[in-house]
Amino acid sequence: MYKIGELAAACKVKPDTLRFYEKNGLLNPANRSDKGYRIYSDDDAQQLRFILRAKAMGFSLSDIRELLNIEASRSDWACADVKGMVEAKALELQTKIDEMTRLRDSLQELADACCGGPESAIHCSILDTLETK
Amino acid sequence: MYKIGELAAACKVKPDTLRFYEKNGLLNPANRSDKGYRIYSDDDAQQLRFILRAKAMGFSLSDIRELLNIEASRSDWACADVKGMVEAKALELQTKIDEMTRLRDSLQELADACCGGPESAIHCSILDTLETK
DNA sequence: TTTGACCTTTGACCTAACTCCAAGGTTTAT
DNA sequence: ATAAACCTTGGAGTTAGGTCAAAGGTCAAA
Repeated sequence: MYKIGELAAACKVKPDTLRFYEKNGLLNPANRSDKGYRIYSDDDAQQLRFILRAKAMGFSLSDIRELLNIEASRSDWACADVKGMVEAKALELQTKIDEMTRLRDSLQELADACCGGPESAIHCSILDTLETK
Repeated sequence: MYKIGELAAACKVKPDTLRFYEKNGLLNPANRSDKGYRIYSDDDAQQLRFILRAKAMGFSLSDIRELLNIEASRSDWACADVKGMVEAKALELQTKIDEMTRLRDSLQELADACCGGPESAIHCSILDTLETK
């Protein structure tokens, strides 16, 4: 059984973050002390680690809420459901990666065309391109 | 000379966006009509296109403010300054790309390890991994 | 017993880049 | 002449994921 500060420290997050997760339905403490302090169980700690791991994998908090629902009643779901979520997220990431790769290539092209010398930028090809492409 | 709605339509943005750019020091209309309407010149239109092009290349509005400063007095800057900015931005993008690529690979690994079948998720390897990695 | 570290709640604030709304004035088309 | 379509300002709201502050209650050690 942990108080909020203890669990937070153990998982290297701030107490406020745990309160935020609670408010958003991701992690409810097992009970409260008679004075109203949040008391977290080992299960809660495990759930928090689940949340943090999923977050580190790139899931949003609302994705994680969904994963926790599945976790909570695994037998109601098929492997295909879970795999589908993960693949959808991987695809989503890939789409963003492609987009950023295109941007990076454009920028690199811009940079490569520039002399990059110490002379004044009056004839800078980069600025010219941005001005009138 | 354009009124705000005309310039906005010509560049496929909303009037509010132009007001927002003005408030943030990116684009000041050349003057105001006697009744207070913003009046944009051709130079303003060109500057807006510069802003939109830079944005499409992945520059933030505060990057763009800097680029506009350079544009406004090109002779005070060296090509190397401009090239440096572009390369820094390309590197920044690359860093994000690398990070997202790692995430995507982790997700793909997770998905690949899952049977993905229609049977219940009670023994789902994805959930197991998130629970206890 | 008193000080300091903890806990509570409510609610504001942060970044980025808009987007929308309300209340009112102006211009344009019919 | 009047209605539609435009313009003005100020200020609030959006998304995501926290982060902080204020005002107060609680707990542990010296």
